[in-house]
Amino acid sequence: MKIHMAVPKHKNQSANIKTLSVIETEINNINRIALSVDCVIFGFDENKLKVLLIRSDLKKFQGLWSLLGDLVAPDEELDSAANRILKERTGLDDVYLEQVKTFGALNRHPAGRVISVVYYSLINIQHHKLKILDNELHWHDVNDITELAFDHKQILDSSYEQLQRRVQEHPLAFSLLPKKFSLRELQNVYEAILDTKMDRRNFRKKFFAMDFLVDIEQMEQDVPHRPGKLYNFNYNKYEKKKKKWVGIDF
Amino acid sequence: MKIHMAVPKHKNQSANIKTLSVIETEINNINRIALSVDCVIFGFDENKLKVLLIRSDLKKFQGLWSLLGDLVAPDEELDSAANRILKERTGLDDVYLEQVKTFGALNRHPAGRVISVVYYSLINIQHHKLKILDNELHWHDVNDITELAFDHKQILDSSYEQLQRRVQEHPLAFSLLPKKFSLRELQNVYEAILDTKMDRRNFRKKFFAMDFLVDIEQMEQDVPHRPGKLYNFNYNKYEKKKKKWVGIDF
DNA sequence: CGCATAATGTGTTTATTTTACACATTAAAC
DNA sequence: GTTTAATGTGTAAAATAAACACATTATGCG
Repeated sequence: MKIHMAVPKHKNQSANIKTLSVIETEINNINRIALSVDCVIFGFDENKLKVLLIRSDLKKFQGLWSLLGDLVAPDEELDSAANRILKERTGLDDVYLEQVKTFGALNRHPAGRVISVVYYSLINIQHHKLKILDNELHWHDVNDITELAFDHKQILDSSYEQLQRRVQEHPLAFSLLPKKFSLRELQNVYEAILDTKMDRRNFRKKFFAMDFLVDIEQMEQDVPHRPGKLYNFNYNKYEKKKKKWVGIDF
Repeated sequence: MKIHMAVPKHKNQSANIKTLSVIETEINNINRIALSVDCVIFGFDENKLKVLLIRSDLKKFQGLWSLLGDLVAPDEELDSAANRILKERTGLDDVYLEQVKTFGALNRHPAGRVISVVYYSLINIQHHKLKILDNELHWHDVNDITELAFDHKQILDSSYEQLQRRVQEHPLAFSLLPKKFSLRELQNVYEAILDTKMDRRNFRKKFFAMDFLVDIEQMEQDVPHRPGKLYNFNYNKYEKKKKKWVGIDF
């Protein structure tokens, strides 16, 4: 159970139905609300879940880190804006990107009313070295972050929770890995995201039973121990078989 | 796996960091984006899941039904706006209210760029007769709805999916019932929301095992059959015991 | 070259959860 | 008082999840 909110005193008129022209007027003259998109870009490296941050350039938040965001152009789709920000910062496209929710507290931005639609994304750090390092752009351990500019800590927490929920029902984790990966690497990703340890044998059993892993008959190279087998994830097979779960499980 | 979007050609400048004053200027002069909140208000009656709709008053959508929404005032919190709309339309406060996501397609509103933050809510129809019936406000069977004004069908679908997911992990269903309810009524709510049939014995076993139901030692009155026992839901106990699930389950 | 090291790869048993399923009981309706 | 229709209850089978140990293989080092 999440939200039981009191009703604001703020307004309590009876339902007033607006005509199109009234709405047009309000849009053009009355409302002064800016729209931005913030991206929570998760990565995975050294067996840890990372998030991409820049140094905030606002005096008010001097020294603090912040998420990647930008205002949305009036003729720009929300998803496009998220993709644009990701592309501008990382050079990446064609990655998993999902809306989390929208943050709109009155005082969240010092410049005025800015509401922010938040997206998260997962990218493979190894395969996409950052090319633009403005504002000290770099990866931070998710679990080391205690404070961020704006309400970005809250945004990060929400996004991380959503990631944790989603990764348990959808094969997101593969976005963080190279196309070929070992089972140990896969398990490391899950352990990092869910912040837990799993039994290796049960983990393998579970994934093999799902039958989405393709044994590509190759072994790891240049690892300082016995090499493991490498696998691909078969997205087509997953799409065909993904389950619809109906149950009650508080 | 949900979204694999191509990057828009639209913009591709390198990351340009904005100063506060540039942002202020953009907010005040450039962006012309209006913000609204739409509420998907679910109810339950005659063993069916219902949603509250009004007749659209826009020519473009003549005859179509639409969700309850309104523009957000510049000095109004998003949650407050959702609560206000609910209160204006139903007279209700202190109900479960949750943000779903934000819809912002360029062409979604004929009056211009309006992005809409969507909330859903669950209310007990029996205990809150509608007082304001402007625009033919009334309850519709969720499963009978095929077309709505704007992108409201898509919004309804998203909200319904979120409701279905959430109700399986949180005790939302009780918002749709009176404080005292029978197990059959509870099961009817779940069957309506999840659009499925469940085994009565297993359902009872499951809920009693959770140990959140309080037997209030009363029986149903005025039912045309053997009366069932009545129960309360113990929210305090739930809050203390609610589980954190870690697993993988595609 | 061989030995120590460290990670891979594999099965079985037990416990828990879920599903399937049938009959006696109670109050209302006639 | 007989019929009706829903409540209330238990058990067995199946599926899923959890716990757990040892042999194998390549590397690294002496």
